[in-house]
Amino acid sequence: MPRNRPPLPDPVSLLESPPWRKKVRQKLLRWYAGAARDLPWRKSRNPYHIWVSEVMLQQTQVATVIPYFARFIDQFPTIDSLAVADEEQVLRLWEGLGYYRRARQLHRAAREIVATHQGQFPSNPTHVERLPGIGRYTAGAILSIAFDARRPILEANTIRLFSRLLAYDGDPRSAHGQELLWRAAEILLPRREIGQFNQAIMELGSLVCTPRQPACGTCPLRSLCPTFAANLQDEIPKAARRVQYEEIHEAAVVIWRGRKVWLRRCVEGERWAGLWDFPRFPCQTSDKEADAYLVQEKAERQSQSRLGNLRQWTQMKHGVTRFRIQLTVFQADFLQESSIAEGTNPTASESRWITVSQLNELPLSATGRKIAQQLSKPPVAQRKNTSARKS
DNA sequence: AACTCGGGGTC
DNA sequence: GACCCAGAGTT
Repeated sequence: MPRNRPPLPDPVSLLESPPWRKKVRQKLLRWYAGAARDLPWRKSRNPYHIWVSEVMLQQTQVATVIPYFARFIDQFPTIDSLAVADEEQVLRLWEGLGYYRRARQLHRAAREIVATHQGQFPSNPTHVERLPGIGRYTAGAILSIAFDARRPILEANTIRLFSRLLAYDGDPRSAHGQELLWRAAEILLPRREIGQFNQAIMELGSLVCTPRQPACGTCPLRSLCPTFAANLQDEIPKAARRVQYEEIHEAAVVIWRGRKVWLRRCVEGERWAGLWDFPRFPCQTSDKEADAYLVQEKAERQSQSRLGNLRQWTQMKHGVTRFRIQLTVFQADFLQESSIAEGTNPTASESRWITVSQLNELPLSATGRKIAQQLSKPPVAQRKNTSARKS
């Protein structure tokens, strides 16, 4: 039996109390003045810098972004320089961050800004939200931080913070929860220092109001927090339903032609669009013999060549979104080009034969890069691996 | 409302 | 392993 607790306050009635809101703002801004981290994108209010950082930070942790941000701004210091760059260059700098659509949309948006806003990042919210890759959160973040516009934000940190601060025990991801929390983000905004306020709520969520074991003891808002009062910080916000992982097996093939290997560019609509990859496809593992046969057939179809000496080389595991992938990497030798009738290869895409050292210049997926790195290891180490096969 | 999209950090 | 991350876009 749960012991009796005082009833939680109604979130809306808290929000409608001006004195409560005023205290939240004051305590928050005072705390932030002394606790703000010195992050690279906080060195200026250059809208372009803020924009790049916000896109990189989508579903990506601060610590991960920092080195990428520095390299990116170094390479593309202005919107114009990004706009004239090749997409491949942009993706190469993004490699390892994931969600590569972000990089392509950032690049496209830069071109749009050059074309329609003379290379100046727009300050009109309608224009900003129309840019590819910029949704309600990112628009609000850029506009408030760079221009001090009075726009709300709602993201992982503030969803958690507001859920607790309002003792909202519903699902913050539901339509109702989102409506309430966006309303909170809006009504809590101060009249000035909007950018500081928005960064402060994220900072507090990130450093103090953490998912597990929040530091309520040092929280500047603890006296205003009904969740802390009820000791419910481990139950609020409600946990997300856990993901159903799916185990799948894939094969990739390193096709050798002399000292070069074959790669294709992933096309629009498939995973890793715009990145280069070795031929890769799902495979079963129930029957090893049939497996090798199918792998060869599919690799031949993709590369439009006849292959020989297919041998299993190495295995790796990796997770992509909800998939747990067991990747078996083969090597094979190019024998001759195969003439496949026009139209029988709907997945045909741009492709190249390139040396292993040239792989450094192409954007690859994480496993693609892992394969490339193993290929450039000393041959001794490779022979050691391949000799592990049955003799 | 429920997917998809990646990769790494963290306990 | 399971959970989480300064979300956007599509179905």
